[in-house]
Amino acid sequence: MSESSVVRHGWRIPGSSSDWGEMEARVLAFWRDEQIFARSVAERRGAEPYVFYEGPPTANGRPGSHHVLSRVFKDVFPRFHTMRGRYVERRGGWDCHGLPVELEVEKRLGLSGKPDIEAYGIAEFNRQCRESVVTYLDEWERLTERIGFWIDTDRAYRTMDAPFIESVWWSLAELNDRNLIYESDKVVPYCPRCGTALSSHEVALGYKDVEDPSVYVRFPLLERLDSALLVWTTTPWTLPANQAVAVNPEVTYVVAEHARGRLILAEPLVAKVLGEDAIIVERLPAAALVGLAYEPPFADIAGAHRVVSADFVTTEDGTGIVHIAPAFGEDDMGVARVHGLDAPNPVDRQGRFTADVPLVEGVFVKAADQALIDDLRRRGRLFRELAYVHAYPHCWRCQTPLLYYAEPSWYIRTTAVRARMIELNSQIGWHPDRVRDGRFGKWLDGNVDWAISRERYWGTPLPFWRCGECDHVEVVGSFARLRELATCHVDEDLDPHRPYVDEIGITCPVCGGEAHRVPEVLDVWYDSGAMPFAQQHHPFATGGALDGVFPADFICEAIDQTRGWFYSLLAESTLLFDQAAYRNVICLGLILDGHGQKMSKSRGNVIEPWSVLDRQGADAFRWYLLTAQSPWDSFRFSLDAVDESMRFLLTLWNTYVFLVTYAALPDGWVPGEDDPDPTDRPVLDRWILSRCDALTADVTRCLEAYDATGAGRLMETFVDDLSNWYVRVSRARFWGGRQGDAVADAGHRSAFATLHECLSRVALLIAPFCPFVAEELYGNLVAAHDPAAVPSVHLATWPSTSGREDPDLEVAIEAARVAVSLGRGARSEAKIKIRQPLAQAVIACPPATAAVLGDVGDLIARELNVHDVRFVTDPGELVAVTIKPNYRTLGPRFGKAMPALAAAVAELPGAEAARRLEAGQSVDVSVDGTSHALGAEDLLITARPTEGYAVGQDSGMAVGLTTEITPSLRREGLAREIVHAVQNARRAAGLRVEERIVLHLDASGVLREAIDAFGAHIASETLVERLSVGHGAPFAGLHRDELVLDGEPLAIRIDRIAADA
RNA sequence: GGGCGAUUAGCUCAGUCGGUUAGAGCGCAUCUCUGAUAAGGAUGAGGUCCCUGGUUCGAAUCCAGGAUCGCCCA
Repeated sequence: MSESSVVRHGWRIPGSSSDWGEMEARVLAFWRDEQIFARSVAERRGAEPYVFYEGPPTANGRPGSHHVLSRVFKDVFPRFHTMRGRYVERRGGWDCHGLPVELEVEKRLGLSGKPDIEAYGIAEFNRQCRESVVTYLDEWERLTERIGFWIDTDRAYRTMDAPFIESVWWSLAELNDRNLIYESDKVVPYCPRCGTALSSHEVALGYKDVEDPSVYVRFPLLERLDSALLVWTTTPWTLPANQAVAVNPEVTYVVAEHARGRLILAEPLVAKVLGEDAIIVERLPAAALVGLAYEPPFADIAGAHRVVSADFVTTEDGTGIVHIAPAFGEDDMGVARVHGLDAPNPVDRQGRFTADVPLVEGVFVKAADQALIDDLRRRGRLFRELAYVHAYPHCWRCQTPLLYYAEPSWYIRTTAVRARMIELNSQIGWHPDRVRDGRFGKWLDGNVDWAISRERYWGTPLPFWRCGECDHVEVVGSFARLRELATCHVDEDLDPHRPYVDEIGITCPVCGGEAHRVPEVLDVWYDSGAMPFAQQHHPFATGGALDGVFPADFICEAIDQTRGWFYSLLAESTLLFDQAAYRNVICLGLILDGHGQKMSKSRGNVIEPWSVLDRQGADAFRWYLLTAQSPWDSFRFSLDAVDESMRFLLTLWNTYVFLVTYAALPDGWVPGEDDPDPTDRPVLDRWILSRCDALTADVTRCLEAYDATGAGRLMETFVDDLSNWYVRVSRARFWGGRQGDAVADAGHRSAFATLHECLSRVALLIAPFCPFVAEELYGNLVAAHDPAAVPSVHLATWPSTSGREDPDLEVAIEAARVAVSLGRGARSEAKIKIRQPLAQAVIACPPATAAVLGDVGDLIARELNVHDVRFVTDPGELVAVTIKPNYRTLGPRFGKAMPALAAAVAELPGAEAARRLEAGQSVDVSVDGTSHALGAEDLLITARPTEGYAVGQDSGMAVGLTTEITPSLRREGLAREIVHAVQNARRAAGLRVEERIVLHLDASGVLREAIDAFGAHIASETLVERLSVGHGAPFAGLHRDELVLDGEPLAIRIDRIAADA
């Protein structure tokens, strides 16, 4: 490629920043050819491990920008800790099982529902699923490589592999041994289309606002024939299964007169339900109602049909009397247990009514509402019907409304370790911090037992074999154990999936009867939470110990994993190992489009990661994601947003190109022994080296605290300082023309050495963030010149500070920058160009500031193009002074008296007071007749301009410039104009930066005087070998310019030096 | 309905413990500088710090209530 073809003094001339794609491709090839990732891990073998867990994605969909986000954060910290000397294995993983996979396959095969799948054949169906989960594996791996996410995909664990499954079986057997697994007939959210129960985190994915009928129904009492209980429900279809009604024992109920007979309901709800003018006939304690029998809304199903009491009944809405259908509600089931009620279920597995309810037999329950309501109305039982909009859960994949449905399920008794999980959680480093006690902590507080069974096909089969004789359930914890108990031969290469495991019967170890596997498979979240041990094939391949691979130092996923992976990891590790599975976790925000809308295919606002990578490159993408904002806020992501953060990379690149370009010139520079010691370098060099050390310390601290954004911002500020202050101000020292001058040569070498050290340091610091550009910088700046250096920045050791921090100097330079900025403002106001030298800058400031600025006066003079800088520290001399109170110190002291004090301070004679303060004395002010002494830190002194100078001011400092332009200054200014014109002409002539020229100038009058006075200066600035001045030389050279300066014509003629051409 | 988070310039975002005149970058305008730069500098326009009330000498910041958006839960 073009840019690598030119090498001088060991410097490879870099291409322009527009060639980044090429640069990144070259770096990728280098990593691949030299196995840099593998080496970066292998070279740390034996060091203290830093453990990272990859939360496994599923490869049955294409990777999106949000995956890039998490993968970039997953990359930065392992890279950082590798450089710090830790051993950081990074094993990839793929989540293979689960309903989403099945649904994808169902859709492709044109199947709908479980009967279809079983008719199609489970073996073939699961084979399709197995293929489906690796559909986009190639693209995932390509993207992973392209974004520089270093993870070992060759050794990636897959949750569908037999060793992984065997470890999961082991863990379930462990839990069962400790009596933490049970089967129970609990009410669960159930999807009638998918034919399976959903876990709470799945339910959470599918809430949608829907309009349901909300009905008030009269339940006539059998013993008080004039009265009826008024019952409210938003699920009329559950009424046929009614078994009881519940009242709150703490609430007072009333009997109210109504046109259609007396109604009983909770007192607090009377006005809301019956209106303000309802007539109360009688008040009753709840106890008076308990035990009363009523006529059920539908007579088809037998039941107790009595009033019971239950604490969960509220008076917030409804009537305070709650309809109980034990088969269809968790609370209802609880009531049924307490009161010994039945739980009849007249709904089949597809969500349709059975023959037990002839009126709506075969009708899907949600579609039966209206028929049931009409029937109630016909029989005079309906009191009122309203439309009710509420959030109702739907299946997150197929959008079918979920039913709460009693069915036998397998549970893990996580509530047994709830307190321990909360305790372990308190030790986890959450980023952001608030998740620990907030979202995640509250989730743990409300922990319920984990329903782990799914009546599906493509998942880890539950290793539970139930005996047909004695009902004993044997939990098989290994394949060996399975073979031992099996009643048939089990192949060595058994696929432990359905339907194969289903065909294996075992001998019941209790009674010797024949046992068969239960039909359910495992909740996929359990697979993901099992990865810390299952990826190791623990305990079969680990000898029972997880030293060095558990727990993780760091994991990272989006905030939506709070109840997903973050939970499954913690729950399983607490149950099995009594430890949290991770020490630190970053919860990322969501990726939205540029307008804050969720990205979705239907909206068409999805930004494909490849479009960013192709246009802006991996480093730009990474830098944006890492530094644009707090990572836990949602991202307003757009190509333009990436462009904005790219500015940093451009500045860094340009600074790097500058260094290499000038170092590669014939009289350039290579790093060497004769570079001046840092302590001997000019003040600006010592300043930027101090900044560089401070940066190193600060970035290290940020990354240790998992704050990539903070570290990134620090680097942005530093690179800006380096490029737009250090390099710009030091530019002259990078140029040639020292001609054996020892002092100038030292300055030259210092400038290069300093810039080189800073960029080399930045290459190291930025390596975890932008691994490509870091490699480019490191390769050309360090590896190419130092035979002892490691070949890649990613094999290097993280930098430590080198003791060059100088806070006083940093303060001084900051002050100088303020002074320069003020001076430029003053020039701008006076409309005097920077190229026009002026005699003097006058800086008015407190003596302390003047002392600080003393060392950098030359710098200020050069930047402001003045011959001299004078400090004025006596406030009376040049500037007026105003004094303001320092609210921060005085506020607590004076409190309510602050306004009076501020008024008193305003009355102080400014100059006089300032002089006293600077002499270390205090100033007295009188407030309400009391005198108070104020010290220097209590008052803020502001310098203000007086007449006669162009002055810029900021609090505490003012800069004035003498505006008189003497003939001598005029000539000097014109000389600089001429230099500028010649430089432009050189550029127009297409000369190389370092090419020397013959220059002829044709001018008269004041221009001629300027040339006569400053000819040598002009010549040295523009690399002139021979300068001639005069009229009428015929033009035969390389380039000719004519222009007018200050009313005088100037002709410029440039020729190459023959020998140089 | 409950919990959490967000709301600051046209846009993207900072804003420390409550403290002087609320900032940066991008964009815009004018000027300027420049033989590294897709740059740099100066100046300017642009603000109801979501609203209302409270605490306080002093509130973008703390408290209460409300609005809008998002997420989580029911």
